Amino acid sequence: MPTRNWSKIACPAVELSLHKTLGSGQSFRWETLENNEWRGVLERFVILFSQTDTHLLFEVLNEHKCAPAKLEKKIQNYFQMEYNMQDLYRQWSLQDPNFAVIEKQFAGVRMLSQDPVENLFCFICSSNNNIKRISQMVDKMCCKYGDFIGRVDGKDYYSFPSIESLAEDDVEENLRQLGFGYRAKYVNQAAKMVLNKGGSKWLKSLRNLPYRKTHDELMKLPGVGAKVADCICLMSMGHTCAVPVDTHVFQIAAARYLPHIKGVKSLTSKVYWLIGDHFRNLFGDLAGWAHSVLFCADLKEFEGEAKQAACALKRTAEVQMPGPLVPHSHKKKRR
DNA sequence: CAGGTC
DNA sequence: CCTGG
Repeated sequence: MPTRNWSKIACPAVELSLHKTLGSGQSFRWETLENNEWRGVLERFVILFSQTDTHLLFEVLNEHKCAPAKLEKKIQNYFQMEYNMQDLYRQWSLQDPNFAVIEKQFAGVRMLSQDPVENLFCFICSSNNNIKRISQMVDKMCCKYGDFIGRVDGKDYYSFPSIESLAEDDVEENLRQLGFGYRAKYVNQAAKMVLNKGGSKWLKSLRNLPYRKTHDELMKLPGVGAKVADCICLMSMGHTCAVPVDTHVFQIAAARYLPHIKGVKSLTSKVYWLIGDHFRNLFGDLAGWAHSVLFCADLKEFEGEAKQAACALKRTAEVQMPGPLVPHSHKKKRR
């Protein structure tokens, strides 16, 4: 075990849970080690994170140089530390009794500010897929098309591929070979389309458009539907009101918030917007952030931690409306 | 069937 | 639809 040379940023644990923020499927580039240490890639830095009750700790593990003040700024920006989560949690709890039940158990869930290129291609890979496999696929994509940036503990690290490299003609074939399935074509075609529109400059410029316009533009890309477009809006475009509605959010929304859509079988566009709008009305401009906390409680990865909160929620649920809050085994489908 | 999309 | 648990 090498001696650590931590840098630190004042940040109370209630303001940031590394586990819930880096391990909840926002980013697929962080792996957990022992002692709540997380290692991964940010830009071209291989970074190790850890935390104490009072501080976020970090250390760059590769040779990529950067002025300490500048790096600290990047990290504060990545975790969007200008937002005070305790204040927001308090506010959201007043706006939604469901939120009040889980807020203590799920302190420190933050929305990362990710790179749009990485965000786009990772979430194209996320469709009909699970976090573990998505992470493996992203890793393979970086190995194949990213730049080598360093070797740590016998593991090679790569930057995220450029749009240009993902737009090359043999990409679909290669990614298929690597087990991407039908997503291989989407990655390659989306890269080509983004390149035609102006590359990463164009993608980043979507930040300056209104939320709905950004969503429209992203939906034009192959492999990007309503849910993935909202993930990108929320996670790398600064559109804090974007609410990605997946099957799980759909189930919970029907069970807890919008009982009249209970009979709805599939997530149509109409219902998709109905659910998102409901959360936007409930939580306001930061609806996407509130939603990420609310549904973090519901991820498989956090089932253990969620159990208490889910039970508490279920009890309150039974008073107001019958039925389980967390229908983890999705309703049997009639075929 | 998995945090969808064509 | 791809693929893996």
